Amino acid sequence: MFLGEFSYSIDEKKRLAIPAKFRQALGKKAVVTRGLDQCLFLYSFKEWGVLAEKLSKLPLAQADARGFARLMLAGAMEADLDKLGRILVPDYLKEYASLGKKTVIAGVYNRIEIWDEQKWEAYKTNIEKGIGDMAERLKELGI
Amino acid sequence: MFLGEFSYSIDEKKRLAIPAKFRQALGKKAVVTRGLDQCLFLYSFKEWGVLAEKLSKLPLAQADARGFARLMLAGAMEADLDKLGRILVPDYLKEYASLGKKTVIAGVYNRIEIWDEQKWEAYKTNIEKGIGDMAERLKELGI
DNA sequence: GGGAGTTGTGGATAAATGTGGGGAAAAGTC
DNA sequence: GACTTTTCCCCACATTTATCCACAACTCCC
Repeated sequence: MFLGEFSYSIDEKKRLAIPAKFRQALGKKAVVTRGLDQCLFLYSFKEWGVLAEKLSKLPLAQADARGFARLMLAGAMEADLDKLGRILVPDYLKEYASLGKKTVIAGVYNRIEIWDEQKWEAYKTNIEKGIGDMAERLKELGI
Repeated sequence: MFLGEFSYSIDEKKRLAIPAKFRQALGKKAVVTRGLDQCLFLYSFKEWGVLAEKLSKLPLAQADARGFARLMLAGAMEADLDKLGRILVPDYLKEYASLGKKTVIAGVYNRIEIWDEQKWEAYKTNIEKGIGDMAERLKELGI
């Protein structure tokens, strides 16, 4: 289980260090993908394999399902950790999440999220503002 | 499993480099054919065999299924990789996918797709727009 | 508090990759 | 048969990528 919020920087070679606490659970082989709200998701290869399998079985005949699977699968990229626990972030994913130098890495249960620092701050304050409404909805969910 | 998004160019001799990461899984012998949404599909020879078998068994009665199978089977062409990992793209397939110089190669699980760069960008934004409820779909898949 | 180990960051060097082109062999044309 | 065109095989070069190492800051432990 991944927990916590860390800030790291991407160097000119597109390398991004993964928090040491996450490395063992993640393993050597990982996968980065397009996530929701303009962040990236990082999964262990094993975890990803389950998802990819499901995606690959969506009906090829339906245009929308096809597009969805295509975007998710083509958006994914193997991101193996080097000896020092860093991954390479491909250009197109850097662009997708508009990652600058400073990034935030957040553990969210079974996945890791990678955010541009500014985007993260903005997102957080945005959510905090709406947190009153959210409480209502959480109640509906039995939390 | 083929993953990721890469951009390459076709030279004047219609040669197109295949991402180094894909070469081992693809093998020396590959097959290109007409794909869906004006892109090309690239399969390993083995995968193609499985697919061709399935296509040949589609119900002859349905006009659309018949047309689809015909398109893929008739459009198929052996595309062996040269020593540097490039394939030759036949004219009629270049035309079908309206490939310019700049192309995008996308890994989509068991197949590789070849897109004209502009078409790919257009398609992506189109899908992203259409799938506002991406989160919903992800939830269904347990992501 | 000091030392050993770990961790984040940056850079250097070596290997691999993408791209372009030359020329021989094959195929087609008049 | 001679010529042109296309296809295939070879290599060269610049750039990118991967691997390795160095250093400073930090943590942990005794």
